[in-house]
Amino acid sequence: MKNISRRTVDRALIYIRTLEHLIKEKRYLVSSKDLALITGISDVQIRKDISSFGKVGRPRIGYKTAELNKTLKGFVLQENVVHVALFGVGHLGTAILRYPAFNEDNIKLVAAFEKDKSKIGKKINGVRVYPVEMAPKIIKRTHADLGIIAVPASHSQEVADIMVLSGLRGIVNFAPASISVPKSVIVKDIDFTIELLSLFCNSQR
Amino acid sequence: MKNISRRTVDRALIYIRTLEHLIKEKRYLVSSKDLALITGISDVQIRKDISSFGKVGRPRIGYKTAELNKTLKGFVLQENVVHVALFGVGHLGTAILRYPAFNEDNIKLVAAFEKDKSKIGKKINGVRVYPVEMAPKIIKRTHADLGIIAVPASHSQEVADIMVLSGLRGIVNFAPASISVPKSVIVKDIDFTIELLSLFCNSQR
DNA sequence: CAATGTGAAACGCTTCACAGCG
DNA sequence: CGCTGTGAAGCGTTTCACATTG
Repeated sequence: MKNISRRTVDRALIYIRTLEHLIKEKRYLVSSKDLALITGISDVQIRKDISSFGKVGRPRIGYKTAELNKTLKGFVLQENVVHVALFGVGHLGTAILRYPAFNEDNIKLVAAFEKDKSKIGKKINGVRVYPVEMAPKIIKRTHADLGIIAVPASHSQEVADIMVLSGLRGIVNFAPASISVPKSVIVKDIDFTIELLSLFCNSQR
Repeated sequence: MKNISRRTVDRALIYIRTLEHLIKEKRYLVSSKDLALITGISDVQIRKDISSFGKVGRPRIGYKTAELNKTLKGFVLQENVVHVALFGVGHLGTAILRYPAFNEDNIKLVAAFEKDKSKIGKKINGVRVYPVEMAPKIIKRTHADLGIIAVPASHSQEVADIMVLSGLRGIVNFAPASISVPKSVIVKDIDFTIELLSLFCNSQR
């Protein structure tokens, strides 16, 4: 029930994902050691994370999967559905629109934006594609919280500016270039090239 | 010239990406403060990172972009081309195969693997699609270093097992499920759902 | 005994403060 | 002065060691 760190929240999301899988398999109990084996996170770390949300485990027995899942979700997600706007409907953008896991998991793609006129007006997996100029209006109307940048690096900054202007509070940036935003907006960069090169460098020792 | 941490290597890759952009714009000099403004990383952090590769900057002047880029690349990449194998040629896998930035950046996709027979034998963006059973043979033949998991979570563990068996030393896992591998193999998880939820949780404070 | 829960120690990373240099 | 380079301090996170519990 203490101050919950960013890292703890991120791991909590992994616990939730794991627990939902275990619940589907009709598993009722799980120990921190079991979770450690599945997730690769240390058992002490897991107990420490979980205990920061309250005392829900029982010595000698472990945690009830459903109860623990409910507790964690209550703290980190609070039954919210996250509304997301996508910028860029190229190969990657389309793959994101068709990503199956979003449906179940508290995430709703509310709109997509594109420059290329041949794509505008279409619906992909139920999501309408709009011209970029309409972003501020549509984002406000749909109450989008977060945005995804899936446009080429050469246009990522101008898209980021529109996102900030539209009131989005967080950005996942798939473009291989840094973007500048006010520090009230959180950015998570995912550059496929850097992820691979990082892995390679770190596997070389 | 000291012990270079994992975090420093990751940031070095960002510096390299930024420097190559600056070099393309014919910029010859850059200060740590300039780089800080572009990347969002603090100027002290940047100087500390760079100095761990040697003294290449000049007080009052800054760093020569081309020289710094060469130094960083020399340490972290050593002119290697990273050979990557892709598992899963669905929407995401196809987007990865068509990802434009790989061509320039020391990364070569050497093979793709699929279960679905209708996709096998095709070439996408110059990369041949093979049946999964051929993975160990093809991976050895092509000297692949790393693998990407872009299959559904329900098959991610069996694919991971094949990757380990084939001798891959690092895995980027896009499936929304944890995988178990020997600790000699490094895993980088990228779960779109978790990235978005994490961003949302952390933007709520 | 086999599990959770937790203060304290250890560790790694970032920031501070400032020396050095042209 | 304006920049790099760096030892030391500060901070956050993980691990250790162990008390606690049914």
